[in-house]
Amino acid sequence: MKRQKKARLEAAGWKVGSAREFLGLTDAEAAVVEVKLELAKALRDQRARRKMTQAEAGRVLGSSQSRVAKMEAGDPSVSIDLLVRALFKLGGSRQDLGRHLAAPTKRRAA
Amino acid sequence: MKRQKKARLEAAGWKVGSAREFLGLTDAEAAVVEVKLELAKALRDQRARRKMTQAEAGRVLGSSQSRVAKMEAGDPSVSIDLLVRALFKLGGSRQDLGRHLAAPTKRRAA
DNA sequence: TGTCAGCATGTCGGATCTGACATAGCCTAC
DNA sequence: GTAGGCTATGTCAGATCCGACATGCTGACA
Repeated sequence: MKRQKKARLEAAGWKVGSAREFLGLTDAEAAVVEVKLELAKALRDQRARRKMTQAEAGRVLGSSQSRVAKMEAGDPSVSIDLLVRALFKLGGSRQDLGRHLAAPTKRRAA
Repeated sequence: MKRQKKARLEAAGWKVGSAREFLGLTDAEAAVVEVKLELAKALRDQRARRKMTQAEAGRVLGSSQSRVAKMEAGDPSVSIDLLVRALFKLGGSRQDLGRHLAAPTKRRAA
């Protein structure tokens, strides 16, 4: 649970799907990274839908602008837990969650 | 983030859907609790599918029997993060996740 | 009834996460 | 070019979570 840190950082830059082989991630670890990135994106989308700045979102979430930025970046210091809670607080639904998580790994074009 | 603790404990006993009004949970908080319980159930199912004991699962997960028990109970001391990681390590897929999370709140009979 | 396997609950030290602050980068408008 | 709004990155003290151990509970089998 340490390697994963850098992993996500790096992973965020590329196809996302290739992170596994590139770094020494197990399938399970890679899946977690992917889930995190999906949630990060979902959160950014939700904030955009509400037309808020990160600072405003931070206020709503009882947090700060910088943490919101990290959430949306899928930063290592952000847990899936936090992402899920934030998504709900910004008005996301269970269905939103399911939809995002079940989404295909590759999402560059679409 | 303190009230939620008991909340889940109590919530686990009933319809699950009624936890919100019963305790003073916001929609967002209730949603998190529900997600957690769904994941807990998913984890238990996955372990059953593999026909493992909690102790064995603990070994596979790099954890202990007691923590696995808490995971499956949706204990307050267990994060969504841990549940997701555990589910993947036991062989769950992104689709499994999505399916479980998007599932209806009420699931007594089915 | 005693024992045993499996599951649940309480607690604690150490590890990780979180909010906050400081600060830096990036645009756009002036 | 510079001021200002928005986002990104680094750091840290305090809060929370995690694995482990101890212990309790239950049902099955003899």
